[in-house]
Amino acid sequence: MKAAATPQKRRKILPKAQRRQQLIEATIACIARYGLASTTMHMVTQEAGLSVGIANLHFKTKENLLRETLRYVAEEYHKGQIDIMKGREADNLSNRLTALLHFQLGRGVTQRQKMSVWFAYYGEVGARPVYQKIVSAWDRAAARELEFLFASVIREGGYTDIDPGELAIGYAALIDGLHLALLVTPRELTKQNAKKIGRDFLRRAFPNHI
Amino acid sequence: MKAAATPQKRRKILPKAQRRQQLIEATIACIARYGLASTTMHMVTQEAGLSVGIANLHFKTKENLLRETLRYVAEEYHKGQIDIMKGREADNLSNRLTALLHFQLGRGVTQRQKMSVWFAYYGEVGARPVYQKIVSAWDRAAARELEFLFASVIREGGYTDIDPGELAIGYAALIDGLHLALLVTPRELTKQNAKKIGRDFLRRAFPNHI
DNA sequence: ACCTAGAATGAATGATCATTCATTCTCACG
DNA sequence: CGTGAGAATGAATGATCATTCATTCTAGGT
Repeated sequence: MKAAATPQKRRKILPKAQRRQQLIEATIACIARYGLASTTMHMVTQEAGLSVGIANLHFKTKENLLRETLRYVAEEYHKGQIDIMKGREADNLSNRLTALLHFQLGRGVTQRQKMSVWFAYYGEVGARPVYQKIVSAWDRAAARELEFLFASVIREGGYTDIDPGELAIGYAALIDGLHLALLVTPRELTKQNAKKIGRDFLRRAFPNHI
Repeated sequence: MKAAATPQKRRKILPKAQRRQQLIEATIACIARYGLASTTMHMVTQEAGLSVGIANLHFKTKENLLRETLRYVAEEYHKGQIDIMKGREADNLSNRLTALLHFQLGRGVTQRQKMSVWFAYYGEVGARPVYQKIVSAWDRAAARELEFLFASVIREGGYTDIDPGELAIGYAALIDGLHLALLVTPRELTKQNAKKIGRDFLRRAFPNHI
């Protein structure tokens, strides 16, 4: 007689890369839901619908899994930005600025889940040099690209008295701060409003472009 | 024969309020050094030079201690800001804006230790509604005060086309973002530079005041 | 000087969790 | 089909940690 209750899930074998990806995504979901501190290997593997041992098979340790997850999230966000900034789709600089803003404050990035994970890692950066290295490497790359974009805008608009590097740091800080506000005080700030605030920042710096 | 090695620390009895304070400060130090995730009760009580049991005596649970510590840090930061904003020392609005900026990016607040703790809690906000409530209550109070200050500046300067509420959210986000940058990529940003960037933001909004 | 309320201690307890590895199961290939 | 390389499992292990509480110590009151 067969057991009626449980449909007897069949074991599936998949290539390494696919399992790693699956585990990283489960980790993201767990960190968003339970926080970095209380996410356990059991939760992650269960979220992925797999057994506990699998995590150790593909990532040696938990620390490793967390590191790779941060790498994944950081890459996703910063690569998206960089692609837009050097993208050839919008040769018009104004459009490129607008596209960047919409990406940074748009649906994909401002999902509660993504922002939770992002800040969960930021919170540990003070104590874990490894996380700092991963994040700051990507940050630097994005900052360089943004500075270059701003320099082009300044040249085209003939703006004086603006240092592109400083403005880039300011703009990046503003966007990070808006993400934080969307996460911590969503009641006080809609995504619409956040976009308007970002746009106003750009308008005050580049009045001829925005 | 007395033990020669250990100087036999004498047990000291102090009023409750003082011990609570001492434990909260030890918690801050531990979070900054080891992160929120790996701070243990043992570390905290050792940092305070006391025994493990003491934490349970003054705060029922670890969760409680962490909550009270967040309350303490949030109050320290936001009260400092609010005092300056409604302060009567600088009746001149320009000076008040400058004083605010110097507090927000000055020695006291931008200590690595303070910023680490701050963001450690932000990182858990997505998963712990309690933290969100504590932080957002203070955030709202500070935001109201900042909006009021900006409204005064706008009236005095006769600036048009500026919504004080939106500008306040933008400025607060910029400051948060600069703190994050100081924590994560200190190599790329000095405190001097951060202040200049904050000042530039205010100057573009209020050119007659800054 | 003595006494006692209650502050402080820290060994013991039990719960949680990362990691291990003997075993089971899959499927690509012959 | 049959088989073995290696992917997947999950019970067992040992480490870590929050919490407890019987005991010790302190200091203010008498």
